[in-house]
Amino acid sequence: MDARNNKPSELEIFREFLKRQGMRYTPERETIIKEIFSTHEHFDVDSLYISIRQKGLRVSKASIYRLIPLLIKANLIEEVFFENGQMHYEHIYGHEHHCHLRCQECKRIEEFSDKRVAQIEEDLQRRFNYKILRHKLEVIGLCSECQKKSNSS
Amino acid sequence: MDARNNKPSELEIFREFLKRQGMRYTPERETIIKEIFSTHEHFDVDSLYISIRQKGLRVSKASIYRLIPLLIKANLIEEVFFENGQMHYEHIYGHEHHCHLRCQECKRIEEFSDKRVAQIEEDLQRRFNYKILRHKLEVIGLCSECQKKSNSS
DNA sequence: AGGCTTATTGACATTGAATAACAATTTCTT
DNA sequence: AAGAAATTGTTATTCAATGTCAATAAGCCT
Repeated sequence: MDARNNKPSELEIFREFLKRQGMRYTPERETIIKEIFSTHEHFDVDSLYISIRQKGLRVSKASIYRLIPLLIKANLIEEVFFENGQMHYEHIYGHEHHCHLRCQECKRIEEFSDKRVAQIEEDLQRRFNYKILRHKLEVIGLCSECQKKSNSS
Repeated sequence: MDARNNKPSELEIFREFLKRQGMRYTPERETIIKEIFSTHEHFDVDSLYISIRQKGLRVSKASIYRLIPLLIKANLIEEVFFENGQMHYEHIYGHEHHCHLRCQECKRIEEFSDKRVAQIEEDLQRRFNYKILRHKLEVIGLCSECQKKSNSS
């Protein structure tokens, strides 16, 4: 448990998850998870693999690819967007949910949250009789710098 | 021009677009566009290719892959989601913008629109000084049938 | 603690969507 | 009608993601 707020760590959550599924806790899985949760950055398989290698650690890409669906099932990470032929992920456990405002030109990303989305979810729940699990709101636009560039050209 | 509402057709829009870009209008492009806009369904490259062939027409997949970015640039279609290793698209011109509520289990899709998203966009525009171009709101949940199934198991 | 079952690993091969290369063809301007 | 240049289909290529499989190791049971 985390001493400050009594909230179990990602690793603890995941070990619990593995036990429930009759799966095993391995050093490789630990390495990958620790790397993922060491920052609050988005990641893709390739960048994750590289940063693990740069720390002098060693896991195969196959193990990363095999772990990702488990982390998603355990509600620790989620897909955020698909770009340049690769899926990108971010971790969600322990972080406020947020949406993404992305610049179409320079690819920069701003994070935001808005409680109106939760209201929309409630309405959908009633209207369609769904059990809402999550949402993904992606707003695409031009940042102020890229607006200037396109105006001057 | 469409006789009823005076609105140019997708083909006209696209020919205009091609001319602006110094590009050429070809029978292959016409075939693909007509097929895309003959229904209001979502599509992916493979299903599109098949339905064109089923009509006895013939274009290469390469031409489809080459056309899609142009249609996106011309604001006629957009990516909706990536699933099963394939990008899925829908056409947007001449249709009210809508968002998607998707069942995680059975993959069924409900379409909805909510004006609160436009309000969120306005706020983002001001707050981040972005020029907002579009958004993609995907809500994922369990439809009523799939809820029943998961309860009984 | 040691043994046994079976999940997991890494290496390698494979799949398949998407892109690139290129010669043959076709559009479109003049 | 001719010529420059874009587009086509074919073929080859890329590369993310998945499958295969023998070797290894986790974790339960006694």
